[in-house]
Amino acid sequence: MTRRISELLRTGQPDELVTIKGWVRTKREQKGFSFIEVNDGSSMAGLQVVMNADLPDYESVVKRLSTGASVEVSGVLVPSPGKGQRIEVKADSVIVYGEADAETYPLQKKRHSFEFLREIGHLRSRTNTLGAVFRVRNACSMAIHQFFQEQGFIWVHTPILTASDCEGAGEMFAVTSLDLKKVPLTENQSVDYSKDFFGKPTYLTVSGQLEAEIMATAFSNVYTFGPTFRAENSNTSRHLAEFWMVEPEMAFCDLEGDMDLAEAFLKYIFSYVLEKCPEDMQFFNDRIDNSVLTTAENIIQNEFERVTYTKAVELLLKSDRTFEYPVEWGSDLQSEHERFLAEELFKKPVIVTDYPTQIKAFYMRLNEDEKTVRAMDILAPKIGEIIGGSQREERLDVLERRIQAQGLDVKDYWWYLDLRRYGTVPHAGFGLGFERLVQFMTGMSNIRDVIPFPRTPLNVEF
RNA sequence: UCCUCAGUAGCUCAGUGGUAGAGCGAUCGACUGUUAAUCGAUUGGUCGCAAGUUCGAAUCUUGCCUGGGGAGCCA
Repeated sequence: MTRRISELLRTGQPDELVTIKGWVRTKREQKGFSFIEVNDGSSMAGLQVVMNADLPDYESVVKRLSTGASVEVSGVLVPSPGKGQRIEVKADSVIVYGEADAETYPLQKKRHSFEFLREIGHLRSRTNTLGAVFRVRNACSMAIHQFFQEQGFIWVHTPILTASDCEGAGEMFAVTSLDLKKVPLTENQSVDYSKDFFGKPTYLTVSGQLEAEIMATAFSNVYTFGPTFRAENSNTSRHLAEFWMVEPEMAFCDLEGDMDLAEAFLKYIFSYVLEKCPEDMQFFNDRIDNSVLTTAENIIQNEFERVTYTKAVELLLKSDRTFEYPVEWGSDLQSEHERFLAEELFKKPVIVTDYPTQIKAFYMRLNEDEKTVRAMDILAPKIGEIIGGSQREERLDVLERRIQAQGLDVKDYWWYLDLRRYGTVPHAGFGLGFERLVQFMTGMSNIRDVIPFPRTPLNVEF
């Protein structure tokens, strides 16, 4: 039976007969015998295989082995006399499934830049770094589900196709089944969407929040975890056109409860990943960013800083730092302001609350002063905004007023307003950018390297 | 989308007007335990694309394409 290499490295004992399957990372030929290191993706470390010259067809098999080749190795586990590994496999048979011509295989036995690896998206997951990233990404996903499930949250599947185009969360991708070469037109020469699949303009979702609110008013506590799409022409190390978002929504909850949940949530995920992926996290600390482990400990052990927007503005004005963009109450915090707060002033995640009404969305609950809303952003060092959330406006009259004040039509929000009309409750939630979390966790500086197949302007190859 | 830097061998880069270079990789050989193996030799090019300036362009000019960093938008 085939064993996973991670499991053999942990618990394999001398004299066990084992079979492994995987891909050759390196081959080192000696006189009379050879070493190959085989990796099956289960762990950073591979298993060293020793091939003696008395193996059947030794010469021809060794010749076919090179970095990238796929193999099945059977043999006996033995204690390794060499340094660097506890055990190794003394091969009795080596079957080559597929060769990888060393002249053309792009992954060489050397370091590659992440820019180059993005050009070979179909092969880059076989590298140490991307392998570690995607194992950690998997662990993060499991941590998220486990955290919410333990607390009785229901995972709800919100739609990817949507007709709500009026949320202000960004540019949307249009979805249509119309023939773009022969678009049907109305009398006044605009697109006749009544002929389209859904009979009205349809888009890929930019957020599951409004639907999550629906489900929260039936199940109390729910969360979404799925893909989200933004057609912004953003070219940065923190933006994707297709990314995964986690959006919990809680009935009978205010902003304090929302912040408490967000903080407990992040602490839980960091603890979980440190426990499940210690080798990968050590690798990130050694090779990618030497603050990864102390950052993780910092998150787990310390209370997040909580300041109001008004207080944050005061602190920025009081600092002796000169900013490129001026700080003034009423305008949104710039990246440099957020970074100063999280990286220099507090040196840990900061929750900024109660932003000015005019710079936040209509659904956020209006404070007594009417100048601010019950919003919160969690700012992480190096990443910036990792979570954005709010207590939602549950008062029908106030919400209608806010929608109108933004120049939107209350008719478009009839079902959203119905939630306030029938059994309304105080409720709150937040959105977490999943890739930004993985970035934060691993220290990877470009968001395109923490998702297997990144979609950004002009990039959709793999 | 804006600002900025870059694009030269499979990869990472040097070369700033006069014969196209290095390291790594790969290939071949040596080596009785290697592990980024080591040592020796060999191999390697549409200098991003197009036009222009010049006796002569990788090098200077213009346009375009692609990538990095920063900004905006946001998660």
